[in-house]
Amino acid sequence: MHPGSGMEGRRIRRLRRAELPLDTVELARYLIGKTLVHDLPKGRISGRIVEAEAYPPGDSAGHAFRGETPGNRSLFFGHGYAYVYFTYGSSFMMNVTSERAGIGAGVLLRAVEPMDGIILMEHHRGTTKLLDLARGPGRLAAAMQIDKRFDGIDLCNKGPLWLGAAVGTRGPIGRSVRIGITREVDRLLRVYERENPFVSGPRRLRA
DNA sequence: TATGCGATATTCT
DNA sequence: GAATATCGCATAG
Repeated sequence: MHPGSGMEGRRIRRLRRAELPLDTVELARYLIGKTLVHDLPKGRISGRIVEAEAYPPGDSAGHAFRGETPGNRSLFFGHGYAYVYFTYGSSFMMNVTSERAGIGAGVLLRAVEPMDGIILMEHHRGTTKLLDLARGPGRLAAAMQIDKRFDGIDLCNKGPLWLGAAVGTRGPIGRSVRIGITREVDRLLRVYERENPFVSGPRRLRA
């Protein structure tokens, strides 16, 4: 399932909120193989979600752990909203929120396999290396033109940024520890499509 | 392929 | 003032 193999240009159905699992871990798994779509004036950008991480309620590695603050409030909106934040002085990261309203939790989108708008992604990223366009959470956000403006938006309502149904067939899902965190490092809360070259991380975390 | 390093800005302490 | 859910480049093996 790679760009150029017929995935681009297809009609994509919007996911309804009722289709999204409330549970954070279930949602992370559910999102693998689904699509993330951003409709821009210049055209559509879309990618197939191939890697994600769950940050469930009570997880000390999660941004909601210390309670609600102005910076993390959208994590508490309920499921199906975007939580976007800026880190390391260079990267935006996008989460799909989970659980019911008032509970802070979400799923970090770590990589997508580019489908539509590859030319636009190349411009946004400043590279034409297909494999690196949206491999890693910061690159994903840059490629899809996702920034702080999208923090808190509803991904299940009419709007330019939304979640779409699966396109094509999904391969087997692998599970591993999460990347780049310092707390709760042993929990197997990262999920990915196995052997997909658009998944980030070292080889052993892609097999 | 793997490991190491600096850059950078927002947020919370 | 410290920490950070990263990236890109450098160098070594």
